[in-house]
Amino acid sequence: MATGRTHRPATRSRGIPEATVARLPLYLRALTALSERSVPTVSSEELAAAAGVNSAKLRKDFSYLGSYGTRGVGYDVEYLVYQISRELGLTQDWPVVIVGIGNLGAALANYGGFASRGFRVAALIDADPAMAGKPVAGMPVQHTDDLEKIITDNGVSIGVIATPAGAAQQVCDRLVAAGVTSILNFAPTVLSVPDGVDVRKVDLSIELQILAFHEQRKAGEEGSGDGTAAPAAAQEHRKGPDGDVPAVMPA
Amino acid sequence: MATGRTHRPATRSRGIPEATVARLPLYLRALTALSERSVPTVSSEELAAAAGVNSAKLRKDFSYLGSYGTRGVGYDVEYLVYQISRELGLTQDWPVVIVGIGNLGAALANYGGFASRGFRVAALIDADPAMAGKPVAGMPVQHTDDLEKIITDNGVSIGVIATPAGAAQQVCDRLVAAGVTSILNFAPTVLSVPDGVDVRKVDLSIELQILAFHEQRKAGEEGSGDGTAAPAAAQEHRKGPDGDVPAVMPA
DNA sequence: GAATGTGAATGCTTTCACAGCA
DNA sequence: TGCTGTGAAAGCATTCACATTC
Repeated sequence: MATGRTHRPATRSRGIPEATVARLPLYLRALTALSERSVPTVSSEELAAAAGVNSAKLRKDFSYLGSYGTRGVGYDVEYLVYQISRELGLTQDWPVVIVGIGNLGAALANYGGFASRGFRVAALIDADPAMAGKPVAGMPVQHTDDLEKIITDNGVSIGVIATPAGAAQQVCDRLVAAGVTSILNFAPTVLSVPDGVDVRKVDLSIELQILAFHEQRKAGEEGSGDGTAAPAAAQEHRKGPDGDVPAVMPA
Repeated sequence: MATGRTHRPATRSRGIPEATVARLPLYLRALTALSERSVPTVSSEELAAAAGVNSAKLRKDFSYLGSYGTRGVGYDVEYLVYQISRELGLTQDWPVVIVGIGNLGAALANYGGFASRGFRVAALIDADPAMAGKPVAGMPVQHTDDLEKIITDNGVSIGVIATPAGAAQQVCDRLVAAGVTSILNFAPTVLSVPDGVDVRKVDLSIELQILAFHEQRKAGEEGSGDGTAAPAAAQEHRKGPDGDVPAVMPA
């Protein structure tokens, strides 16, 4: 796979659509699974099914990255894994800090999905003095007082906020002041950040509310038209695994 | 997206855009906060700022629900809270089961955001016999063997999957077979479900990967043009709190 | 005067469908 | 022949800007 930047035709329209970026991790996961099974190549149709999107969308997405496939054959799994990883910036190491080590923070600290992609949990931080020193996920929790030093010493640019809503903005401000420029927010609050800082949020209750909306709709339409539950395992082409919604704000 | 279902007769053009639905919980949260501070009315401008969107979008969103505002004045907070809650189906009680009581499952069980919106955790289910009976969030964990009975007895239609990836599809199949028609999936897998079942997924590692993409972009553009980090606290109008991304698949 | 509600304009995303290449 | 890569068409979502209403 080409030394770093194979070709970069200079011209390639910098600027991959946000919707495409949001799907790259999906493709990457499916590809990694194939790679582990030593599958050498895959067609857009097969890969799309594994990722839960339709093949036209997938091909269009890949076309923004370059022409990495072979007509009549498909895509080379290893090569694609590398190209997507590079595009996402996962070929480098990203130290991350998690602030707020409650139930959720602990769950995140133990989450295996981080380490497996270029993320490394550099520190766990909590405001409760009683937590300080306690090991969580094999790592001692540090006190908020040292937040700035931790960020600086580890060159952290990505922070995860898992504190209660009330503390989130304050923590956010400190993270940003210390140099963090990307934040993943689990607290149910709208964070204010300066220009140049990205925030994505995950809100469990919002997801459930959206489900409730559709659920209610179903109940109300009982027996109207095509209703009947399908066989099961329709999989095929569902809508598209992404309604896309999260929040990316170039702030 | 629409499931097969043909037109939607009758009154108000049934069919609120998916993007709008995804923002209703945001508005609801902002409104609830205002309500708690006994604020009687709010303008689209103010509410939009509180929710992190721009006012034109908010007004357009509300226009899909009906004309609940007063020109020259704004919106009545209480009234809007009610209307949005009703639209989202939160005026009714939604029993929910959480399957997979590891770190994440426990965090979800303890999460306050559920109860405060019409959700009620009806049961916690885990496959580990050692967990059975153990109290989590003040509630005994039940064994997977009883999954079907629990679903049926409680009339559960929404299930949350917080198991390891390997167990997710199997759990999903059992939930669906038992009558669940909406699933919130935290396991990093694409779930196959029959038509009529909605799945939304939350993937922590995906969110981080999207942040890494933007982070990398920033680093690469250092000093290119406007680069320079902004003062901090620009807040004002960020992009829009929602890039929207989750996955709703009418499956 | 103030702020909503909404056609029209703009911009993105998805889907189609087929030319082009291995 | 088989499957990618991509213009063009279709579908959604966001933003504009202003007539309308209180």
